[in-house]
Parts: sequence; C-alpha cells; structure tokens
Amino acid sequence: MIEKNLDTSILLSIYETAVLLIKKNIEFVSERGLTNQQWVILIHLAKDPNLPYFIREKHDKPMMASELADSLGVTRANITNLLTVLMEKKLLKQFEDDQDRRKKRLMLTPKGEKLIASMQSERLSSNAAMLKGLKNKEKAEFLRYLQKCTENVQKING
Amino acid sequence: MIEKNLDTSILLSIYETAVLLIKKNIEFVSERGLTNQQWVILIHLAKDPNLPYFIREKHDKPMMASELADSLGVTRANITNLLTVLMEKKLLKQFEDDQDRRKKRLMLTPKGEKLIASMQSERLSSNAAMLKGLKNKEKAEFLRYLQKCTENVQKING
DNA sequence: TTTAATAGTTAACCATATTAACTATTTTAC
DNA sequence: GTAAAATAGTTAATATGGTTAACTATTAAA
Repeated sequence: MIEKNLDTSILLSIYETAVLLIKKNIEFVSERGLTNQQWVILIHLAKDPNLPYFIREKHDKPMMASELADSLGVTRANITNLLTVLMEKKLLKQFEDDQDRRKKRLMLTPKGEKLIASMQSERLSSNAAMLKGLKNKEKAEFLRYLQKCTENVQKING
Repeated sequence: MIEKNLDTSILLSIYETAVLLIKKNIEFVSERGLTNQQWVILIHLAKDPNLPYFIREKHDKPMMASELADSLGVTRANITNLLTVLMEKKLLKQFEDDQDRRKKRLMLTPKGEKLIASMQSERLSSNAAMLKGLKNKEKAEFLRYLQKCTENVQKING
C-alpha cells in the first residue's frame, strides 16, 4: 500500500504538467511546420532570456551544437540531425569559429528571426492563460521552487 | 528580441525540470528492468494516491487500459503493447469485467506487488532529496501551483 | 611531441509511439 | 425493437525521435 506523500505528489505533478505542456506546444509549433525540439533550438538561438540555460549562465558568443545538446539533454548526434533540417528550412546558418576551428557557431537567418518574432505574441498570451489565477508573488515563488528542484536533481546526478 | 517574462520562465522551467526528473527516473527503474512507462503503469495499478489521476478522481474498480491511456496521455494501442510486455514479465494480469464484456480489468500479480513495494523506500528518499531545502508549507504551495497550471491547460484543451 | 580531450558528422540501429483498420460489445436514438 | 453510434481492445504497418559507435579534424594537456 503506497502512502500519501507530498514530495511524491509534487514530482508526479511536475511530470504530468510537463506532458500536457509539451502536447500543447506541439500543436502550437506544428502549425508553423516545426517540431517541438526544432522550436526549442530556435528560441535558444533567439537568446530567449527565459530559458533556464540562459538564466543560469550569461552567454555572449553565438551558440554551438554541443551547448544545445547540453541544454536540451540530448546527444550531439541528435542535434546535428535537427540542425540539418533547420538549415534546409533556411531558418538558421552555421559559421566557423575563427579562434577554434573545431567549433561551429549558429545563428538565425532573417527568416528564422521573423518566424520566432511572429510566434511571440500568441506564445505570450498562451503562457499567461496557463498560469491564470496565480498572483505575481505566487509565480515568483513557483519559479523559485522549480529552480530549487532542478538544482537538487543536477547536484544528485553529479 | 525576446523579453524577460515570468510566465515563460516558469513554463520553460517546468519543461526542463521534467526532462531531468524523467532521466533520473529512467536510471532508477532500468536497474529493475523496467522502462519509465512500464513503471508508471505499475504505480497506477498499485493505486499510488500521489498520482494526479487519483488525486482528481477517486477510483474504486480495477483500472482498464483506456483509463491508463487517458492518465498517461497516450493512445490505447500503445497501452496494449506496454501491457503485453508487463504480462510477459508476469507483473500484471488482465481479467474480464463481468458487467461489460468489452472491458478488461488490470491488476498486479504478487510478483508485481513485491517489485513495486521493494522500490518504494529508495523512491521516497530520492524524492525527498529532489525537494530538499523546501519547507513543508512551500511544498504545499508548490503542489497547488502545479495543479492550478494543469487545470488551466486542461481547460484550454477542452 | 605524444596523448587525451573536444567538436562535429555519419551510418546503422533501436525504442517508443502513432495511425488506420478491424472485432466485439454496449449504448443511444429513432 | 432495431439501426447507428460509441466504447474497448487489438493488430500491423509505419513514423518519429533518439541513441551508439566509428570516424575526421582540431586543440589542449602531459
């Protein structure tokens, strides 16, 4: 007999909420011909300051594939495939780093910039709707709790 | 230029946290020869009262495949495949509903019960570690915020 | 200056889930 | 009461999304 436990309820709830959010986002981005992962890459290249990866560490130079792999939690090989598709769509381009010739830097094309910009207002209103009923102070706490949890998990994983 | 926005930061943080939690859980359950989805089915059949599905609605009768599909957010066909594997592993069994012969009810075998019971103490301590540093009152708020968010998303999706 | 690490790519493959068509049964609507 | 629709589950084919392992090229470390 499994007992009621607050920690467990929270973690299962994070899991369920994320499943729903991803489903909702797939609907949103597929209307623009994107997969969820493609879209996540594009908002990284658009330097969305709300991404946990950018909240944790400031980032000056254009991103590399390996940094995307790190932020998305997938392999570099997978990123290569995703980037290939996005370059075929002319949404981003790669250029070589002049300091280190192993590295390739990524940036949005004007077409990519426009696409992301055109999605932004619907994205914002949709996001607001998902957090409707929470006060600003509560939202700030919510974010802090999530960040604490992420930090704990990362600490455990080493 | 994408601006800082609290709603967006929260939703991206939920997404990232869930990715990390799932990775952590895959490690945990794969040591017992389970996939993440197989394990989620097993805790449903073990009637884990921390599952959002059970928090929302009381459940008396043994579960059906279609209810699992609903709770997990996947198709019934997918559940059929997952159940086949779990029955091959002798972790659960199916029996026909005597009221409605379309339905099949699911329950853990003694082996399935034992497996889940044997995982419970490590699961609890791992969950506690992931929420370390939050007070009980904060955890209660955290859960409420997540539930509010889930409710909003479900309302939007219809 | 050899060795190890980093960055990226490619090809083969695997896991997971979906769609569509099907059977069986029960419910709804006329 | 019966025809039509809905529900539950299964199957086969397929799509998707990702991984692993082997490779090249380049740079950093010993």
